[in-house]
Amino acid sequence: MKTGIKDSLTAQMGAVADPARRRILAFLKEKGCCSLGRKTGLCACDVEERMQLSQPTISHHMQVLTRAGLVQAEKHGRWRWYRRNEEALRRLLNALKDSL
Amino acid sequence: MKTGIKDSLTAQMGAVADPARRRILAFLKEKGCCSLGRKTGLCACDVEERMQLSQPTISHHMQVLTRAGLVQAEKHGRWRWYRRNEEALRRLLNALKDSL
DNA sequence: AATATATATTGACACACATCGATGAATGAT
DNA sequence: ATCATTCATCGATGTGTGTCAATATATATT
Repeated sequence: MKTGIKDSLTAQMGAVADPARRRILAFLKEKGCCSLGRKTGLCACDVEERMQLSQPTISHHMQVLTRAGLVQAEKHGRWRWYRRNEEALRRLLNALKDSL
Repeated sequence: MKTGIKDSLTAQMGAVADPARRRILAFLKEKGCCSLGRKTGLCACDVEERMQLSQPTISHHMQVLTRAGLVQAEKHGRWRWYRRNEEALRRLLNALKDSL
């Protein structure tokens, strides 16, 4: 690529093209499994526990997903609570329906 | 990655994550623009004319799309006729709807 | 046979990316 | 204050990828 700048659709597609990140998105669907009391979402340590990947790698994937806007992050104490951005995921599917 | 082997969904997502290949898929929607008399689809030279990319690069992209099953190729004389695999594209969207 | 055209292949390059260990920063607990 | 925990950042490493120029291959035309 020439510029290194990606449009949002490409960033989201790239985020979702990785199987590890698709698994993370699936884990984030679980209810009532968050180390904080939240009904939905997980914190990074919950994700790390489910994936067989190092903590820095999880941190990296969460950053990619967050920057793509597909998950939302909230800091709570020393934990970081991640949840799916369902509306963004819906919009991505619609954009793909149009773009493909 | 460890193995270098990709499941089909990942291959298709990877194919579609690249903006150049999404443009190619869009060009393949045109009707009646193929150098061969075909109603749908294009041959590689038609694609090359529309994209601002070298011939080997086009060849590479067409191979990625073909191997992912998103386009179908047919050799005709010295041309190669590419058309969208609409069913595969539909299935990809459905798989994404389930996977996301 | 010689030539032109359409595409594939090869080799090279720069860059992006997934991954990890080590370390740092922030916060809570003792 | 000290220590443990959660996460981010840094640096390194190997692998993948988009791109091209050069070359090869296949087919049609002359």
